[in-house]
Amino acid sequence: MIGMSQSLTIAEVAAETGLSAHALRYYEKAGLMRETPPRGGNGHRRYTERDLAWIRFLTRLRGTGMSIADVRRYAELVRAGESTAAERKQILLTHREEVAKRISQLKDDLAAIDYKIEIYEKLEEKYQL
Amino acid sequence: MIGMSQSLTIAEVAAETGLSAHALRYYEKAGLMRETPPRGGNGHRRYTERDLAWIRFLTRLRGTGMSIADVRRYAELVRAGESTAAERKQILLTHREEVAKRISQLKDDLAAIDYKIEIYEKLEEKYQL
DNA sequence: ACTTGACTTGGATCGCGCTCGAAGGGCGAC
DNA sequence: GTCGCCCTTCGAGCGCGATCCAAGTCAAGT
Repeated sequence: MIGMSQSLTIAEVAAETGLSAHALRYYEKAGLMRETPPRGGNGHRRYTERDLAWIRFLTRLRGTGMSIADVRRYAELVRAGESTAAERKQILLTHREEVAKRISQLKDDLAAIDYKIEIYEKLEEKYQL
Repeated sequence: MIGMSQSLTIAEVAAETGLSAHALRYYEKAGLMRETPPRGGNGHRRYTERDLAWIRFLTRLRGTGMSIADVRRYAELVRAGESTAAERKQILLTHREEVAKRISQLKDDLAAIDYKIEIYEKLEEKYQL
């Protein structure tokens, strides 16, 4: 089916996003899409650029540790329309803080790992040089 | 049993590390300990400060995404003695790079989330003020 | 007409990392 | 002694997030 100017196949979206076609169907079934991509005459999904942008954003939410359930909640609010904007913003603010904490924890862990590595380096100096 | 000067019960270690007693037993069975903590006369585990330090470090490895299997591998090398120091260092170096990548990806994701939040803020300015 | 290949749906299965429960031992307090 | 509590081992069960069938449809190519 290829492209069709302004609509993408599931394989194309998979290639663009790095998700598997399986995962894309799974996400759709799980209610993570802004809206269900319409099907072409052959019953195949037709994704728009808008869908693609949404999938990229939800991939960031997932990648930063937001659960499927929480992404679904956010998607539901998007579907419910503009009146939910404040709640959506709040979800992002809360999540933002969690991500910031995660980053600072990881930095701390990284420092501890680096410290261990240094110990190994000192050990080498002592015995190998 | 409490403390016993220089040996800790599983409950004490759990409290110190934030892991559950169940998880500590599970880690031990999975081969993640440097060495199996000896049992007291009553059959209870007796952890040393050294064990505690190791558990804190393995918690960092786990927390930064190293799999149980990979931590086990590292622990096996520790058990195997000094001759494995180079390989252990290499494991840490490799892991260190993954963690650094993870941090930079998270920062990027955080920026994207912040951008979305800004959009919500601009929306508020436009309609609520 | 037939094969190839990408897609569809629905449900089963998997891997990981615990978490929990059952059944029992040992010990101090009452 | 028996209650309560913390511990033991062993094995089953769970939550999450996919991933992987199975059976079928449709379209294009030879």
